Amino acid sequence: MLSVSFFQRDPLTCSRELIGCELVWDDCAGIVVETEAYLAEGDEACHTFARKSAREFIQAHEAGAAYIYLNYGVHWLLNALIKGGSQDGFILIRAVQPTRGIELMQQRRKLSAITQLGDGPGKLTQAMNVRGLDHGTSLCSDPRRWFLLKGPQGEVMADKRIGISKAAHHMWRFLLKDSEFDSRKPSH
DNA sequence: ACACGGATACTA
DNA sequence: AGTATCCGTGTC
Repeated sequence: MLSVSFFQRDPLTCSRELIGCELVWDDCAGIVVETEAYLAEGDEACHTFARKSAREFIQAHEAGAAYIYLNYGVHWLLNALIKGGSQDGFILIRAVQPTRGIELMQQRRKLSAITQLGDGPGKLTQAMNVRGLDHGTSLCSDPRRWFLLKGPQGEVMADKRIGISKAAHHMWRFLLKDSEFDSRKPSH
């Protein structure tokens, strides 16, 4: 399992290197195929820019903690806390390729198509049952929830982050090239 | 194209 | 209290 030290480095490096790792969450698991990096300082799209609670979260938690919040009042979104490297930040998990617990994911998503179980940040949390009460729990020490290093699964490419109005030009979205499980095709 | 829906942080 | 904003999804 990825240890705390993995998350104590530069957020952009962590975001890129999480691609190809397997996210294990209780009875379900999937290969991470898409992430986005958010920087705690100087990034207007990061929660720390407007939310006191996000800044306090960084203070109060160790690197590798799960930062989970409700988006648009509908979807839980899963992030990993990056802390203690050159700069702090968050990595948003945007898409996974299901590997374990697929039947459970199909039940929760009310869908059978494997490619649609985790091809979006809100979809994968629904499929894997990631909820608000898991906010703050560690992704480095909980025996049921961790990241597994699996080695390169293909070519990783960078693209602009999705769905944000501020600081939208940064190429801080990382995805597995040509994966059917990405939430969106790259823009160029 | 648009409805859905709640936490957070503002204003007063 | 009320309002603006927000890292999305499903269906119209």
